[in-house]
Amino acid sequence: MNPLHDWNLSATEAIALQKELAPRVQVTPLQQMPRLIAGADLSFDKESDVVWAGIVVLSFPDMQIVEERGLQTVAPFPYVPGLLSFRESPAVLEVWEQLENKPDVLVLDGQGLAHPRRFGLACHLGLLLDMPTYGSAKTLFVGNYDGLDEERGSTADLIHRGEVVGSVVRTKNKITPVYVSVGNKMTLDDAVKLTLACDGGYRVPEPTRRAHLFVNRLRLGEK
DNA sequence: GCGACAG
DNA sequence: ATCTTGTCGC
Repeated sequence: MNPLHDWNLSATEAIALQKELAPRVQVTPLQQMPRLIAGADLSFDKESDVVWAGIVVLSFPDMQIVEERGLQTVAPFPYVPGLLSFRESPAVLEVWEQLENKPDVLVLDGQGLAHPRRFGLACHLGLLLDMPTYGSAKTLFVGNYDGLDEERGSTADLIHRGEVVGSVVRTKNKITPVYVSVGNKMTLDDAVKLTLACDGGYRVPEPTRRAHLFVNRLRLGEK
């Protein structure tokens, strides 16, 4: 009913909006451990802007599926590095509205503060939904790190332009780490702890892993 | 100017 | 992201 902004923007306007909204991100301690945590993701059509968006809500820390909701829609923005949220957020918000069990924390497949303008997908959705969010990306976008041990649970600060923008987290022994950063309303420590707590035995944390499987299932079945 | 570049 | 089977290794 009261959107923070509309979505029909040019790339230039989108960048200006990120700079304008970035200061509103809240890096404050998570008030309570979540009872429900959700993962959101999108699956794309090979040759069009048709996308399948989905959110999977899980109980915490049990990691049992409580609800799966998804839909097919059209992405209003192309993929441009640094502007991913303008392509994915609208679809995620559509699904969010249909959710019967609103989670306490939302996990996104992408960056939060580990972004060139400190405003990745997790920050954008965290502000729009005004709730705790964080991003767990599969590949590095900005920043550098060193000294990450091989054992599950090991972490290393992700540093970009002199700032700690995230944490590189080893979720499985000797397996490529994931890049975790705050989206909104939590600290980096909270994000790292949640990432390790959402363990399903895979590299990717359970919420986004389930969401990924779900939307892929939707696309392959409905197409 | 050149190279890099979440999903 | 998507296109795609088997295969090496724990």
